[in-house]
Parts: sequence; C-alpha cells; structure tokens
Amino acid sequence: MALHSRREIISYNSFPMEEARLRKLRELRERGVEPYPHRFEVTSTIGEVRSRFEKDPPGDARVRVRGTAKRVSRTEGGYVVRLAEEDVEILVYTEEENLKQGETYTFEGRLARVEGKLSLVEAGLSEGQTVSIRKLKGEYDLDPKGEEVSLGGRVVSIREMGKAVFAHIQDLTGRIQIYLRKDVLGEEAFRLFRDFVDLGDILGVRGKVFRTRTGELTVEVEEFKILAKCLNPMPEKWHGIKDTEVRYRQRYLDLIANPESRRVFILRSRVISELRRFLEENGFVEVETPILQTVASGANARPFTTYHNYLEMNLYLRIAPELYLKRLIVGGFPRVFEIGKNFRNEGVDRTHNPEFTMVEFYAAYWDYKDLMEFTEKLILRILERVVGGLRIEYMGREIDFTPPFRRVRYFDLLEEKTGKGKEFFLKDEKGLRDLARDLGVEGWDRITHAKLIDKVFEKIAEEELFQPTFVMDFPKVLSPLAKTHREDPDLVERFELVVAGYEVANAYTELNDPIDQRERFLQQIREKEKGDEEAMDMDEDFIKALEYGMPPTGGEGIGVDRLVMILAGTDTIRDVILFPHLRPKGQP
RNA sequence: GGGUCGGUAGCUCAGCUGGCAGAGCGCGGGACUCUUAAUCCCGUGGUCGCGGGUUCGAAUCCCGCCCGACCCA
Repeated sequence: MALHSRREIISYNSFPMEEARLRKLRELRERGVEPYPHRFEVTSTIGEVRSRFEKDPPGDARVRVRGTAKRVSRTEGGYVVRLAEEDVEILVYTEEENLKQGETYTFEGRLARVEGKLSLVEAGLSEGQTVSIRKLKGEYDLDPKGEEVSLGGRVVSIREMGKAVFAHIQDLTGRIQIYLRKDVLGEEAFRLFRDFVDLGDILGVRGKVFRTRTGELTVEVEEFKILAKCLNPMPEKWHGIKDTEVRYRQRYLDLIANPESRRVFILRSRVISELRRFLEENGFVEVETPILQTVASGANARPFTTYHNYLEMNLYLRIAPELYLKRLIVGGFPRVFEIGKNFRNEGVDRTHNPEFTMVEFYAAYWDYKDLMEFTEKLILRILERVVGGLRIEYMGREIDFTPPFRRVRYFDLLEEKTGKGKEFFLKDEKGLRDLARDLGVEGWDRITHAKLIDKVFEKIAEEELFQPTFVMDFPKVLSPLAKTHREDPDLVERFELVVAGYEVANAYTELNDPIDQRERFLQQIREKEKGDEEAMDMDEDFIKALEYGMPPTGGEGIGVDRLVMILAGTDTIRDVILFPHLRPKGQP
C-alpha cells in the first residue's frame, strides 16, 4: 500500500466537508479510542439474522390489506406507501396517483420481500374483505425473542432522537436497523456514538434482536465499536449514484449505494458458480493454461503485446485458451474446462470490453450434436438455479429458454433472409460484395471474401435471432479449427448459440487431423496477407501435439459476460464487469 | 472515426433571450427515549470539466481540448 503523499494530506484539510470527520478522528485518538481497530467478533451476516426471523412469502400470494398512509414517496415508476394499522406497518408499492398522507386505503397486491422488508408489490386500490397487517406480519416476520447477535456493517442511515438513536447498518447480504438507548449503553458510550459515528463508518454492534412497534427487525445495541472511520461523505441515500462515470470508476460507491448493482454482481457470481459445478458434476476437470503466450492463436482477433525483460522477447496476452486445452485432450484428460479472462485488442463499446470472461470446455468422444444437448442442459440448470424459471424478460421482450432450442443451418438462415443459397455466398464474390454494399457493411469493397460472408451473416441473421437458437454448419473458410462436415466439404461441424442477438456460445466438433489443421492455418496466413488482421496465427507446437493423436472431441466456449447481461436484463457489458475499461482520468 | 446529448455544492438536480450561484438531501450547532426519505429551529457548503475568445459584464454566446452516455460507421 503506497503512503499518502504530503499533497493529498494537505488537500484533505482544504475540503471543509472532510474537516469535521478528520477532527473526529483526531479526538477519538486523543480519548484513547482507535478508529481502525484490528478485530471485532462478528457472529453472523446481516442476511443470516434476517433469514432466521423472516419467512419468504410464496411467489403467488395475493393479499388485501387496509391501513393509514403514514407517508407517500415517489419511486421509480410509481409510489411507495408506508401503510399502518395500529402502528404496525407494511410497505406498499403502487402506481396509484393522488394518494394522501393520513388517509385510509385498502390495497390489493402481491406479497413479497423488498430489501428484506415484507411488502405489497404491484398493488392497486381495492375493496372488500381484508387481512390484518398485524396478523400478516405475525405470520412471516417471526419474534426474535431477544436473541443475542454480533454484527458488522456500514452505517447507512442515522436518526437521532435525543436520548436514543436509530440507525441502519448494511453489508452485502442486507441491512438491519440498530437501536441505541442512553440507559442501555451508559452515558459515555452513548455520547461516543452521538458525537463520533458518521454515515459511512464501519461499525461492529453486539446486542439483542427485537421488533419495534412498527414491526421492524432491530438490534438493541449493548456494545458497539467503530471498526473503520469513513473520512469522505457518502452518496445521497435516496437517489444513490447515477453518474455512470463515478459508478464505473469508483465501483465501491456504486455497490454501497445501489442495490441493483449488488444484485447483478451476486447474480454473476452464482452463474459462474453453477457453471463450474455443472461441469464438475459431468466429469470435467478444471485447468489453468497460459495467459502469456508466444503465439496468440485460437480465435480471430488481434492480441495485446507485452515484453519479457529477462527472456528479451515479445509475448502476447491470450485471445483464447483453445489450443492449450486441446493439448490436454491429447495428453489424456478426457474432459477439461477453464474459466478465465481473454484479452482482445479491439474497440470498446456496449458489448465489448478488452478483457472478458469465457468458459471453454472440451470433451473427448463428443461431437457438436452432443454439445448442443449438453448446452441446453447447462443453460437449463443455470436458469433454474439462478433465475428460478425458464422464461425471462429482456429489453421488454420475453426469452423462452425451454429446450429444445431452435436449430437452423447457417446457409438455410441466409437463404431465408436473402433468397440466395450457399453457392452464391461461397462462389459469387462480386455479387456478395454488391449485397454487402447494399446492406451498408463497412469496408464492403476492401475486406476479404471470408470476412464478407461473416459480416453479412452478422448483419442480417444474427441480430434478429432473439429466442435461443443454434445456428449450425458454418462455412469452412470461417472456421479454421473445426472439423469438416461429414456430409459437405464446404462446411464444418460448428454451431453458435445466439440469444437476443448476441453470440453466447460457439462450439465445434474439433479438427483433429494434423495435416488438415496445417492446411487451415496456411489458409489463414493467406487471409492475413490479403489484409484480414484478425486471421489466425500458425501454432506449430499445437500441430505437433495433434500429430500424436487427439481423439474425436467436442469443444465449446461460452461468453460469460453476455450470458450474465441477458440474465441481469442489461444491454451494457460494463454493468456486469466490476471494473470495466475506461480512459484514465486524474484521481477521482 | 462521424453525429447528438451531458459535465454546476459531497450526492441528485434546477439555473429562461448574457446581469449578485440555487433547491432537496448531506454536513455543523440545538430540541426530542419506537424512529425509519424521522420531525422542528439555526447555520454551512462552489476551480459552474479545462483553456482561449466575444462583451461593460459569461455557468449561459463562439472556438479548441479532456471525460462520459447514446446513435451511426
């Protein structure tokens, strides 16, 4: 950890906002209270405490309740009402307009937990028989009976009440209210909290769990300890952080302030976890292969270059692990997989980040048809475990992941869209160029024939595939690592899984004929000479491995970021990568 | 690479045809032992992204640059 420069320390003093916090830090130390202590015994996470005393309502539970609106607040796409019946409160999320504080209303809606609190969502005004809020909460919000807990978390709200203080502390698993009373803590400790604890501080608390009159789960604090003083002001509690630049550059603030952001990254973690578990359950062995490579091959992309000082040679960051994983199949591992980063030296936009996460897996004695079935099972598993259903909404449309997914041949799809068949695309280069020009394909008059086919396909076919679709049997010229199709020498046994217009997975029956593989690499070199900078590089050592014999093998890569984007409902890759690439800017 | 929009207090934002830099939250002080966007009283907070130009006068108009978002290629 670098030391703070003198300049930074001085600059703190010039900010009046932080002056008060620095003063508190100093005074704490003068009183012998260390603002950054080494340890505090924590017995559980906040989420664990909540789940112990809070039952989840069934997904389809609809109820009607009646109560007085204690407060009506605007929220995204509607209002949230604090509805009380004899002090016991429930939150109601509704789109009803003109609700007034102090009025009594009857609402009907779906019972759900929002941020841990039992709430009525998608609610509307209603009439008729109601269920008591007190009874409802009694059913799902259990009595903690003063159980002792010890928790740690960040202070995210403070409400001072004279000789008592309410606050909320938050960790990744949730947030919980804490209640500090002067007569419980004693004069000295109570004053320490009132005078020195700020929004944003990391706090350890020990005390008894109870419910307040309104029904909120709360820790009555008997002892607390400042675990880390926060010296900067926190983002605003109600709006969070909206500035995309701050969200990406200071992701920690985004995670503290925006629950949606926390949700996405927890989802991402679960997807990767389920992927790994499913592959392991099916006999795949997790391996790690080089990221620094002497030849960057295995995909059509330009690599990042770096330099090894000791060996005095250029090295490349991998664009794909493929050729190393297949060496392991040669080596006798029957099923291997790797989850990790690939690096591609290309533009940054909504769907591309220069480093991105792939899972690649290879199974000896499988072909691409085995992989299609396996992919369906894999996706099914992730959907069931992570999302809890096979239909999801994405960008306002429904995606149905119920297997089997649609299967369509590459050239059948093109013929369906253009009326032109395989012969046209593979033989009539001039006609294809004219078509590309008409479609507005960039560089239609410069790029190679192979690239032209690829671009036209992306433009007219891929983007329109919204439901999960296997596009099968690609042209050989686009697939230098895939085995020639058993029925058509112009094609290879390859498929892409396209969902919502994104290429989510790419798989082949792997080419295991070393002579053919050498020919394909040579063809790629010719493409490179014709100006295709993304054409694949020759890897002699890989061919040598194939010469020893690789069993018939199926191999597949899945773009984890894009899969997570679809499941998280975002169309920006930066929303699913914790620290996306941005142009550097001075210290934030 | 081209176009459009944006960058104003710690955060979220307003600021009209150029005329004293604003609000809410936060922050500081005070009251309050069941509050929860707490409430009430008083106070505080600025390199208007950066640099140049026009003007008596620029957050505002013009030019260049930086950073970001979106669209196009």
